[in-house]
Amino acid sequence: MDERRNNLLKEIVETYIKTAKPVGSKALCCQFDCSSATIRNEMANLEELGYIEKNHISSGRVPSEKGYRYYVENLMEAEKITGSDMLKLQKIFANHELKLSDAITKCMEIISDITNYTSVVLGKNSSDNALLQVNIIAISEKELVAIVCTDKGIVENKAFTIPSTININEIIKTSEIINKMLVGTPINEVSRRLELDVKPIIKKQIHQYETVYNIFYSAFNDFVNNNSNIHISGRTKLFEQPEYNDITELKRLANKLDDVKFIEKVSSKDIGDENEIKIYIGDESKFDPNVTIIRKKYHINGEEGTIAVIGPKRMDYQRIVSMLDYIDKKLDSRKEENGN
Amino acid sequence: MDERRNNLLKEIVETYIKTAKPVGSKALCCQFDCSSATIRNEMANLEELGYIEKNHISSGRVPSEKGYRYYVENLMEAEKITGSDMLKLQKIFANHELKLSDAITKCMEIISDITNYTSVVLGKNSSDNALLQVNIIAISEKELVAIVCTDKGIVENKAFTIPSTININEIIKTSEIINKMLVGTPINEVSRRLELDVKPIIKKQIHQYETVYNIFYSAFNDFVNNNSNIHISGRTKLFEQPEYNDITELKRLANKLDDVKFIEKVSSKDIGDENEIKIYIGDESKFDPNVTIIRKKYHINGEEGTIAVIGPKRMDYQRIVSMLDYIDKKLDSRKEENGN
DNA sequence: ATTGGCACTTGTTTTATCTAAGTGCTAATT
DNA sequence: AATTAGCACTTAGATAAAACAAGTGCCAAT
Repeated sequence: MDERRNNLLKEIVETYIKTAKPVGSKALCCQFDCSSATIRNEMANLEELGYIEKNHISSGRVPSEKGYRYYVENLMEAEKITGSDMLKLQKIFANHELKLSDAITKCMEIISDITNYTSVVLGKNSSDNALLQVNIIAISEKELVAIVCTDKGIVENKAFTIPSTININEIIKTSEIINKMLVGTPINEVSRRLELDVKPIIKKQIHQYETVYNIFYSAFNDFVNNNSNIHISGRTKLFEQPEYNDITELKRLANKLDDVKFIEKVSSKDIGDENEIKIYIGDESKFDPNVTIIRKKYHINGEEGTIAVIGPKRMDYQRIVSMLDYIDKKLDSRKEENGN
Repeated sequence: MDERRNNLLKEIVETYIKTAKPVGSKALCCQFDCSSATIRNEMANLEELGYIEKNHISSGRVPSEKGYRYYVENLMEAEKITGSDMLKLQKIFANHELKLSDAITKCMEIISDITNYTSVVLGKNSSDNALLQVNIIAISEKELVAIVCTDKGIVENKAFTIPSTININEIIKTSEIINKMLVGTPINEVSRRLELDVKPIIKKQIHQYETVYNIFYSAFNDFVNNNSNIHISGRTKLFEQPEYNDITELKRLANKLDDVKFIEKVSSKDIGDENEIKIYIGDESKFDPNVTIIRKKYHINGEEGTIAVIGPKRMDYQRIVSMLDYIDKKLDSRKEENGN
């Protein structure tokens, strides 16, 4: 891949991103100071290498997945955020009243708004939350609510109906034992320690300790499983993209976008320790062969999560990557200010 | 409107509901034991009266909004639920493990599934919830969580950052005063009594009582405003209806269905004390001129809300009305069993 | 290595033609 | 007075042919 070929591929990808129409040789020759025939020759080479494709024998060229991949890894200039994009995001972070998690959501709404892609914020209670307190509130003789609160201020509650053979005071007593023994325990270890440390204790003191134990076990379990909140913005924005002028395609995508669990899954899947922006093109997205998902992990106090943008494969990679990057930097600087 | 005319209109509406195609005179004459010309004459009358319309000069007839209205008020047989529909709903209520509010959600999912309409469950904390307890949990010196719990077991929480000039103990003290004075107060009156009864008391005992007051005021306010949860099932099911083979129409509707706040609004709007099933056809829906919304209020312990079905104007009124009716009856009988 | 030229493909748009479904009206019939 | 058969007429939709636009590959010349 010599320089001209790189430039040509870059130009093809970016033109296609902008216009959504297959790119022909004539449109490019003026920018490369050569004839359309020369471009055609080079294009034939790029096609042979698998970076671009034709829709039919006499059509212009469209980037292949391999072409997009090569583009995002070697050709695009990611750090280039435009002034107006920056301004819009800046405005959100400028408002110091706003909680960071709300700022993120607002940012992603903005991104969806100005780009016509769909954006996702998937927040998860971080595993570095520790148990602060569990409260039992009696609603009636047979109903109670268990409230679990962590040191980061995350609260979840669950209602129970208890069998009449159990005295509610025993449950309250158990909650006190738990509060004494397990405060400070990382929230995802609570279940285990409940079994290993607490169960033997209450066995001696509590009648029907199995049932009582199960109530708490299930409350904590719920906390750990129920710990994600998801915001999807601009689901229908995506339909404005020209690829969705086809009604079958549109319905297919609408269906997938309607499935929150599925979006949650693809937004969190395969997230390891990686901290960079990840780009999943087409099939790699595990969501739909015709979309690209760009994703970034974030970390704020008590919450870790991902932000993601879902767009057509022909999405504006440079713009999205640079905006996510910018958000990340802003988060960092705000965290420093707050001293966490 | 003599009987034959009624029957004819009924037949036209029901055929159109089934086929989505304009109804012609030939298709009907066999069922009415007369010639197509006779039907045509009657149709001309029905059109003159405004119950049916033509798409173009030589097309078959389609019910007008007035026609649908007349149909649902005078012609359809609402009590007729089909065996298989009943069975599917019955199955849900048969499971006595299921909380009533979850049963409702499941029912509406089923309805959406089997009819290809969109369904909505809008639950609201009922105004007959009363304050049971407010708890303050300190996260750090400057952060706290206020937890509000009602006698029906509904719990909401809100986090605050407090100015360093305020001692957290004063807040806890205030919460104790509130618990003493306001337990049992209907939740939507708490704000008022906080102002009238509690404020004068804490004025004497609490330093900077204004700020402290505001914390509680805002927590209760949040509870009252934040008190709805909405489930929308089968948003994209609706797109399977033939009216949405048109891409512009489809996008327009998709946009509206994406706006949860808007759906919430139309689901609760104009709800007075009425307890019957309400049908809003076309513009009456306040949602979209091309849909019908069928809606019913429900009441279960601690929660009042509405269930609604959104479909094309050409929706199967009889089927939906009878299913909502059935759900209502089942709710009643379950409530009796539980003795509320 | 680059270029101009040209035959060839394919998708898209336009136009014309044909068909199916259904209506309104008139005159005849019951 | 209500019903009916018959027929001219209208419109949407489907099918086919023609015209057009965009672009390619390849060859021979530069």
